[in-house]
Amino acid sequence: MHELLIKHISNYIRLDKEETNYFTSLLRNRKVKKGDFLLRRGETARYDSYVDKGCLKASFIDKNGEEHVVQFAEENSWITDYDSFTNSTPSNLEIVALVDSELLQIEHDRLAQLFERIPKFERFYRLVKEQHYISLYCCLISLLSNSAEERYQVVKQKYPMLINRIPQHQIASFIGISPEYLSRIRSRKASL
Amino acid sequence: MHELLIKHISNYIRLDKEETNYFTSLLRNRKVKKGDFLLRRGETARYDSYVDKGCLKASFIDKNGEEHVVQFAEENSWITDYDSFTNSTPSNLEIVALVDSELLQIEHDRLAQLFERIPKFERFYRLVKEQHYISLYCCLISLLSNSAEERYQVVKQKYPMLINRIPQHQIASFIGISPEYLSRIRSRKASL
DNA sequence: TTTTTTTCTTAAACTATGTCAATGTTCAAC
DNA sequence: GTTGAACATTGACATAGTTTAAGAAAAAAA
Repeated sequence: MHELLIKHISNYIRLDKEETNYFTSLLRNRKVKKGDFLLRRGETARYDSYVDKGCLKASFIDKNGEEHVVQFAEENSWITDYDSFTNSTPSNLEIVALVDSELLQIEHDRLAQLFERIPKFERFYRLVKEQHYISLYCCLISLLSNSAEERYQVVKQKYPMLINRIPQHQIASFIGISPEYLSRIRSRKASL
Repeated sequence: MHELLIKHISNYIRLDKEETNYFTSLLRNRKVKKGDFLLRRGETARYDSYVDKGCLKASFIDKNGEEHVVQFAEENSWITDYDSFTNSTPSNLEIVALVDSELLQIEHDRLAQLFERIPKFERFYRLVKEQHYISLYCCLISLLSNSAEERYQVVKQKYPMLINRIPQHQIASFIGISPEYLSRIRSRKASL
């Protein structure tokens, strides 16, 4: 059950058996079905979730009720509303399973406990956060400097499986364009 | 010299005198004049820099030679190309002082040393990174869901001093629009 | 299977924003 | 102070992307 996650962690820090056991004892399994909400707008995010299997999206609903997908999480990545989770404030995002998924979740206070007991995990989290930050930076840069068509190519390359897994309008939302325009980009591309 | 930074750190972790001294011994002061480069494209970022005084910008030059400002750093914030700094790869960003500035810099390897010797700093860095990440998330959301005009209002609110400190075309670049269009937004606003 | 719902495509009209070029303004250097 | 460079404004035009609406295709439900 936990192999993938442990392997993921061991890319960053070295754990012995006892530490591994302690860590896994803090986790809880959660299975969600396609369409299930992991987090609704206004709730406080109590868990950080590691995706062991499946795929989820985090999205922001703006003042006009428009949805903007801000993150996809496939296998081997983490997802929560970090603002809400870190600062214990009501969430602006909502998180939904795009397909049936299996998660390993750690609760906010238990994570704090973990940091106290095994400070090495501070490092793990720091390193993961750094990579998160960097990858968000790349999104920002892409949004500022690439056209919609280029952004689509980037996403296709970065999430090759995603394209077949989820409806295209979600991808349109993620790259910040209307579904109709994405459709046009695709047909333009195909006819060349 | 180091008071502001130490105060900043003590918002996150508690340091005794010896730890404080050790930490400050790892820093180096650096003064830069307006227009000086802290980092050029292609160089590897060796330092993370804390802005004690002044103001800098980080920007990305795209394939067409267009500049896109991705971060402003005023007093009491950190700036470097984190991708380059963290992974020791050539930088895609360049960092320039917008006014005469004073920095406290920590070198990559010394930071690693610091983490080994005082693991508490892992926590500090993790917490700072979390906040960085969250604020980047806000940029992304703003870019995806707000009009140029709204983005300008947000920046005006978030960096009230900046508006008078630097040329407007830098702000236009930061919110992802042309300088001409920002000028129009402003005149439109003024005439109401 | 048939029906219903969701998703995808296409096209026309429209809007926000970009580009170019000319003019005016501010600011730093001499 | 004068000059030159960087910056800001304005207008005319171009374009990327949105909106609306309709129908086709695919997926889910019955």
